[in-house]
Amino acid sequence: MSYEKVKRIGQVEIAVNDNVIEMAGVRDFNPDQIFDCGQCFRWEKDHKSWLGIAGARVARVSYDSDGKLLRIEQLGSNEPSQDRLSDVAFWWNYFDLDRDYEKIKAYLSEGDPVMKEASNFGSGIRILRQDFWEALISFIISQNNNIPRIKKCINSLAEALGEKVAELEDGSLWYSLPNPEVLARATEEELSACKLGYRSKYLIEAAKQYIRWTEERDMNAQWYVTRFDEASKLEAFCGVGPKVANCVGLFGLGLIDSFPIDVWIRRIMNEFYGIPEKDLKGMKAYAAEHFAPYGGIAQQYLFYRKLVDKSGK
DNA sequence: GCCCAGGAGAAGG
DNA sequence: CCTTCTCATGGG
Repeated sequence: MSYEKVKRIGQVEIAVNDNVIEMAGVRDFNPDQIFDCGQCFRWEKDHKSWLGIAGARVARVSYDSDGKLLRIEQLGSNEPSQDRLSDVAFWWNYFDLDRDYEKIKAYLSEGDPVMKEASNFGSGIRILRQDFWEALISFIISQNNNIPRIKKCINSLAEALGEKVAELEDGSLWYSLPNPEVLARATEEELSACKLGYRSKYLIEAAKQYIRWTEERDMNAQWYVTRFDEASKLEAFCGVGPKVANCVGLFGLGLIDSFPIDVWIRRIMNEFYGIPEKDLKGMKAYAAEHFAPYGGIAQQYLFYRKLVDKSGK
């Protein structure tokens, strides 16, 4: 098995062989925590690795903590890019490998034993840099919904309106999420099979807004980066309120100080920091004062801590 | 059968 | 500005 050494970035050595990318020396990385902390909905554990899809890329991801070796195998008939470096660049960005989480954990933990415990517990969490549009529709679907059902909704939406991007050896088919044009033209009847409930019309309207605003920006490929330079501006989308806006900002725009407050964070902040559960402004202020500029990362440590607690262990 | 879920929009105070 | 009601679906 000959791996072609591609490059070295900081402490990370990157090698590529056909569909497999190996990155040695990746720190602060735990796939179980990354994929199971509620930030993404299209990755499932399969034996000791994780199988999932981001954009049109289906992949199997595993990590060996002894060698700090991250292994990414791109799967399916979607031929890997001719330029291997673009695949490397995609995953490097997706897993937020430029960010020094060790430094951030130390910063957040200083003088905060709760955060120290939580960030140690979820020390391998990373904020995935997801596609903006995918994050937008995923978290519109997430509202007033539970994680297992969110996953079902998103997968059935992909099967119904997305494009087939891969067929694996076991015969399983993988579909991308529908793009804005397809979703904008869909009807609520078409979406009824996806069991999205009242969220169907939010998605369709949000897709129309996305297209309208894209055209206003003269088709600039990433117009949204400048338009939504803070999470609250995302509330202009139909179906996006304060909580979803912060999730989309955090996971889809890299607005790392976004602090999504959902029912669990309300309970956590009450339990750990003594803030009344209904005092959302107080929680927002507390996060701004103590967690900035890494509110979103702090939030994930707290959320994951509670999530594991809850699932009974 | 019941309560709830990574809430938001609309209506009413 | 804030509070309350409604929304569709199914996981636990």
